Amino acid sequence: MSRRRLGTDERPEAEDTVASEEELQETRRNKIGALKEAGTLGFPNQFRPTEAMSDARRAFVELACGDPEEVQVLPEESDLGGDEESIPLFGRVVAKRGPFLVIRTPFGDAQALVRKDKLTEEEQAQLKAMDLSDHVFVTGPAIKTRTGAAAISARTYGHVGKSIAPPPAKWHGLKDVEKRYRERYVDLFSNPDVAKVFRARTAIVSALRAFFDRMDFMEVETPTLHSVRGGATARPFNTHHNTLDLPLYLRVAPELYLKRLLVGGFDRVYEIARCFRNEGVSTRHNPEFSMIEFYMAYATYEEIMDLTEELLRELDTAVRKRFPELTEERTFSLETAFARVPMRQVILDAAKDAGHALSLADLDDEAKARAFADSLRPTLPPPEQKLLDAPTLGHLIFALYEILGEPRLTKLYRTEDDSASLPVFVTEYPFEVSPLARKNDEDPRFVDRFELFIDGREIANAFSELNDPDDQADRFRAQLEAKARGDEEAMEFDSDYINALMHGMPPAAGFGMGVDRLVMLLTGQASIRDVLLFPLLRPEAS
RNA sequence: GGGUCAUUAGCUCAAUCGGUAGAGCAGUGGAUUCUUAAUCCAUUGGCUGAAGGUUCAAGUCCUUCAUGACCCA
Repeated sequence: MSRRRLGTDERPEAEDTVASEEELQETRRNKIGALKEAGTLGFPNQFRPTEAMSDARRAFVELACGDPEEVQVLPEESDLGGDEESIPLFGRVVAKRGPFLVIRTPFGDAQALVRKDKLTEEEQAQLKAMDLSDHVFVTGPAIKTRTGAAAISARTYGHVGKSIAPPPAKWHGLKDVEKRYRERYVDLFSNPDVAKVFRARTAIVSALRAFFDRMDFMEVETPTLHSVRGGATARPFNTHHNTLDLPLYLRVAPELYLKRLLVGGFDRVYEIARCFRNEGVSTRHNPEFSMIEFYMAYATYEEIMDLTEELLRELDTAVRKRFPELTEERTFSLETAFARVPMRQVILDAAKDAGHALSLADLDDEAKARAFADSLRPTLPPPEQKLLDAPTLGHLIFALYEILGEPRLTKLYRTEDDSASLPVFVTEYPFEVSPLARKNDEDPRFVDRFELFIDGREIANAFSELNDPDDQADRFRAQLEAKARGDEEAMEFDSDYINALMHGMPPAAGFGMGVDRLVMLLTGQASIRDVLLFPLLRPEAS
């Protein structure tokens, strides 16, 4: 496939031109031959760092990336006595500057000084066949350079793995947003700040597990293939089991299975559950996402609020400790007590803020509440007007909350010095919009439920669980009616779940939180695609 | 669903009023070898996202499509 020079009067044809990208790859491929002459394969598998070597590498890289003062104790090349410890450095070559190779490791970048006079002929030949982005391995004493940086002065050099594709520009990295998502592997090794967010995500999930494990919760795994839709109001993905000839849904929530386990006698369970919802994609939605749900017997939603505050502070501490730079520039605070506000109070506070005269008595009187909604209607865009066509007073209160209250949460509830917004537990949800929550004993119009909003975004949803099978059956029937009216998000009647409740579920409270949105919040990322390693993208047109 | 913007070399970006597609990096050949985006000399690399249209002439104007980003609902 060599490139043919064309005569000036010859018109170029498609097959005569070779893509420049292929040329660059061919050049790199050809170096595998040179490597073979220098005694190694293009993709060898001899390199086996011991645990001690890996530890020494990490220690050196952390020194090199750390306090410059500490580097100064290293000897200069000219002061070496020859009996210094030999330190291994291996990873991907991301830059070559004079006789220095910059090698990227999971702990940061560090440089190796590769001078030909210190290497064997074979090693020099391997070095000559090196391209940027190859994996290499050097050993030698740690030194400080004339400019005071740490480096390994290579006494050995070895090729570890070839990169056929050329890397993105070393200074700019990979910028093209679409390509970053499609080729995340390139994004991760060429943009260290991106990799950092995913390390923070793992730290957050580890801290989540540690919290619940410490509190004696049992981590379980429940089915993702469901034959009955339930646990959340959302459109599911449909799939099919061949040999059983069975239509199945990908789960929209693990809730109903986890509560079956409460009936089974596991008092405290949690699951970090991948869920699937057949909805649009946006900066806050990906069709598959992770939720943590936990269920706790003999607890109420009020205790879960205390637990939630404790949990969030603990997760935040985990991020701050290792990735403090990700937590700067926040507009919310987790430091002080979160606000706890009943939904109708949020509506009243928001109405006052918007200059409307509205009292609690008005909200509790269906005719007056509807009159208020109608007065609001002309000022609203069509989708919100539609929300106000509520079949019950409960639906109407929820609509008013969504329209008036939710957008104002960060404005209404703030720290004492007004420097940051407070997280808000919104409580007292109408039972009509809460098909799985327990009704309040004093006021059965409402359920014992909260949703937590931080920085104006919905983060968690929790309630005291409904364990009366007859009440639950009524709620399922209401969902069937909604489905019959054309609600594509409605749940189905789960008769096995009713059967489970008939065997007696202990009183309990349950909690669900979106892990991806939590990670966005704690690491300061604006798009869910920046906390998902491989967000869903439309396939590229071929 | 609606609007705005973007798509030019492997990567990052230019290209005036519609008039010969350019630079840096990467690559190749050479020099140099304690560099910090290494430097110096030379040099390769383009169907300007796709398809139509207007025009003597289109990266540039028009239409449609694809993909993405942002905003709105």
